Amino acid sequence: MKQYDPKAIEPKWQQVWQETGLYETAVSSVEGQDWYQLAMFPYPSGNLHAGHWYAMTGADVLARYRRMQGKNVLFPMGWDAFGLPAENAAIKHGIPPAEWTRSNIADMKQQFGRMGASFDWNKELSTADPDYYRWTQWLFLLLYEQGLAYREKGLQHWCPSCQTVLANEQVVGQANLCERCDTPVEKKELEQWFFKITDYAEELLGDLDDLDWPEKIKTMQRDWIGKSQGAQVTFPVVDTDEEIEVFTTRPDTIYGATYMVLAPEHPLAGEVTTPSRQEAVETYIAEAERKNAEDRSGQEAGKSGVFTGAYVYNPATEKEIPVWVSEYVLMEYGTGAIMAVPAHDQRDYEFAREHDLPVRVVLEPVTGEEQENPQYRRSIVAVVENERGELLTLNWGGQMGGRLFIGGGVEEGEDIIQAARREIREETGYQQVEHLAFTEIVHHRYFAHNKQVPRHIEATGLYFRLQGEEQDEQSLDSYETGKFELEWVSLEQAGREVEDPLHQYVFQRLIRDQVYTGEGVLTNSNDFDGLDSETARSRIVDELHTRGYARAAVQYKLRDWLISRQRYWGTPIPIVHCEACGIVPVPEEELPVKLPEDVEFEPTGKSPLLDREDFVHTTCPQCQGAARREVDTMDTFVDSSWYFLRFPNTGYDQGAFDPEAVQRWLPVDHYTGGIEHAILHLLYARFITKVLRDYAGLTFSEPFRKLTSQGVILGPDGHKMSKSRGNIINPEEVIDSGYGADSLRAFLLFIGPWTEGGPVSMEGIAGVYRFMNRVWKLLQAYQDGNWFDSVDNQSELELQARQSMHQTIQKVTQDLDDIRFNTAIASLMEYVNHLHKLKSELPPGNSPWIWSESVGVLLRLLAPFTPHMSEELWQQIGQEESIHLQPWPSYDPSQVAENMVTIPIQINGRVRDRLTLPAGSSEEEITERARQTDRVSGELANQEITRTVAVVDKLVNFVTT
RNA sequence: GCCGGAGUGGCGGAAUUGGCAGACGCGCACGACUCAAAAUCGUGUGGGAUUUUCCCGUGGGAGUUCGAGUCUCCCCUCCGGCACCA
Repeated sequence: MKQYDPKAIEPKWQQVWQETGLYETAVSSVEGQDWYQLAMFPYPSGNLHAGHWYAMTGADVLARYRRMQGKNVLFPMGWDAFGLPAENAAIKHGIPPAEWTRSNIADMKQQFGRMGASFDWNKELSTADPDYYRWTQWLFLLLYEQGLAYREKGLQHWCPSCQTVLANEQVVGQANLCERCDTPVEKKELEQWFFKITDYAEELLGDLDDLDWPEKIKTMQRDWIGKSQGAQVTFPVVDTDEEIEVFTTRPDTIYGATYMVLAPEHPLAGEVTTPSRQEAVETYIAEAERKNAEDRSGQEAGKSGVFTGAYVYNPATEKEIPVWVSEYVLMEYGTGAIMAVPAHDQRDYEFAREHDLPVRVVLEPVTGEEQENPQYRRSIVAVVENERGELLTLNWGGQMGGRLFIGGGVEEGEDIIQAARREIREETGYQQVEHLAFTEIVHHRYFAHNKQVPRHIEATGLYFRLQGEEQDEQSLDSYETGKFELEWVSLEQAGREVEDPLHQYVFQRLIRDQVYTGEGVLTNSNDFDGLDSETARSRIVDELHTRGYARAAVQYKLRDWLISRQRYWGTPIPIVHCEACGIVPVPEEELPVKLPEDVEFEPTGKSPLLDREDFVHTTCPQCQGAARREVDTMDTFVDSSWYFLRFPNTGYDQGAFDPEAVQRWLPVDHYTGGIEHAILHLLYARFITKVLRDYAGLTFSEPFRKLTSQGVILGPDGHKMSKSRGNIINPEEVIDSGYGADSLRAFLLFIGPWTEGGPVSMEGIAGVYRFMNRVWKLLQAYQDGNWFDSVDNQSELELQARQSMHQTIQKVTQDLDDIRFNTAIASLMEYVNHLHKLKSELPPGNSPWIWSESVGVLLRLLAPFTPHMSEELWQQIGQEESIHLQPWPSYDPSQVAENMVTIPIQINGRVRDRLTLPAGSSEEEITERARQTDRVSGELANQEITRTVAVVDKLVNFVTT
């Protein structure tokens, strides 16, 4: 009997597969049989680490599964080969980036071989290959011609460590760190190239709905695009010809706009400032510019600001309002100027309080449901605070509204303060209270008296402080007497337990000092008073529009994509700067603009290409005069934004892609990759696809039909694997230690759901290795063959074995469809355990058919996970054609169902016995059988059964009393 | 602060049209084999108890239900994303 020896069989089959071209993309003419399985291509670091293994093994299993299902599978692999590490290696070790990259690619390709990955290497591509980047340059020119690539000067994110600008998407976290190196990013005024991704914002947002992508990633993209609907409103600057535009999502609150704020970078900030305010404003702006993004962001930064001395005309109120400058307004969003509505925006409110600016309430909240023919009443809610900071509440108990503050109606001839004082006295006996504050009116609609009387009260919340402890007798109505307890409670308790929406609202406004930012009914808004805020939004915009002051507008958080980089190792931007003609695109037939490979460079902040005279100096394509080449290169995300279009037709030289091949294979049927690309690569690729649809004949709008993101695997300590932590798992070492690639593949997929990732401890691999040995031994025993020459082939054991086989096929198939590798492998383990048991129970000389059938199915189900061992055993049992070309086993649904089921018998929901009976027995049958069991008849002898719940094939439950 | 996701044995994790909680594996314990160990095979393994049986148990608390890991409400913790977005 042979031993399982992965060291011997794995290299053997890897070589055979390569020599026979087993994984070359099959192309049959059958309609609908093409399947494009794609895994995000890696950066060629030279080392295929555990994370790569995790990602690629899953993708490989899926590709193998689809092949066995009879699909023509395109499963290619390539290299995202441009990027900084190559340059850093060049600086450190003096190896030219091109050479370093080429040798890394060779290493990694060899490592993919050891993994047993089934890529079709005929389709290999590298983004650093001139045959590839020629078409990246073509893509740039296409965008340029269509006005989608432009050059603009402005404040850009600059990474001082990488010595280059970064796109918005590459600046992460609150601290604004560089996505690559975690260095805090700075701002620099530079002229850069952009792609106009904002032109596609609406479509990028809308098309997300129909994608079969993880909701999490779709949400991230939606948030990143950040659509807001609102209005652009023009505020003329008083005594000048200037106008300032603001964007607002709440035009319904414009009557409450009591001042305006400009971002420090706003172009008009300096201009509108009056001479007397000049110095203060300039100092403030200079100070703001000096601070980095981290200092400026966050509420902690405070609400600093400075008055410009200027006023603008509020077109709604027709009043003049002051113009301030403050850091809390961002130049990057909207117009860089806001109309401040302190009554209905928390930030504006805090700023107004800080600088003593007027607050004008224009919205009254509504709580409760609209009622028919309600009783109207003017009312109050009074919050009383004592010197310990506790709040006075009336605890009415659960049936009567729970914990409330003091409430009541306003009587004839009273003002609200008088009414509140009277209610406090009547309900609590306290007389000495000082009035501190009150809220706007709240429209509270509800039913009183056990839902009999519909009411609409217009309530005002009032805030008092207790001045003396003396308490009179309460004077309560009859229905109130004895119904509540007076209780002083902490702010926290009141916030938690006062649940009535009106009273909770009063608490938030008066105690928590939160302004009302929700919807409501307009007030103090001239003709719009009484309208609900939603209706008012459009009416006010319409009205201002007819007067030329406003228009409906949409804002996105998405910024245009900054694609130029001051680095060497990237795709050169195919542009020439001519003194006479300006910016001139390189003609398409002159592409590629080749990157010189023998360059000396240091990271100086300027492109190393600047030093290459022969690269820089050229002639202008238009006037043939002297000109200089653009020396910036493109962001590597441009390279990867279209690579999936190149795989079906690598080597095609009539264009970036062969329309026929692309038509055939795309969109990608299933794309897999890491969540870290949720907004970078995956958004850019969608954008470029739409551009190519509009201007280069693609017939689809979305590149990736289905997306699965595998989780991130961590070291055994639960931390990201890193050299410094010493928690790295090295796949090569695992293979060499004797476990082999198959064990590692199966283990990585077995530890948990592939989409979750998580910590990996190599201790568990022994269990998978044991499993493989058990498979191996089973197959050796099968080949020895002395226990399968039987005549009796209908024994109970055999029927069970067949059922188990069909169940396993079903489970593994479903799990692979649902990308649940861990449970697929678990069910294969169960099946192997079952077969071992069967082997020990069936004496030699039994059951030929069951064994040949079982092992054949087992090996084929295992093939995607453990391709080498499966192939070896397949061949050992006498098969000639590769197992990877075999059809996926199918199951017979009628064979899957259990004949007998064991169900629990419960008494009052507790399991008291079990019953085994034929599947599908009726409710009556199972109830009767259950009733007859010793346990039930004994226990229920002197009890009355009030109810019996019987569910076919599930359980019986007897309920007594 | 806002938006997502998740909390199940010593560990990784199974099980959600509500129906036997803990599949599968790791680890551990005991046994077989062995002079012995490793490997392998077998048995057991959520906690507790008065152990043929009973009680408790899926982050905590309430609720709906004959029945809740699964549904509803509140709270706690952790992870991820966004963050002065007007």
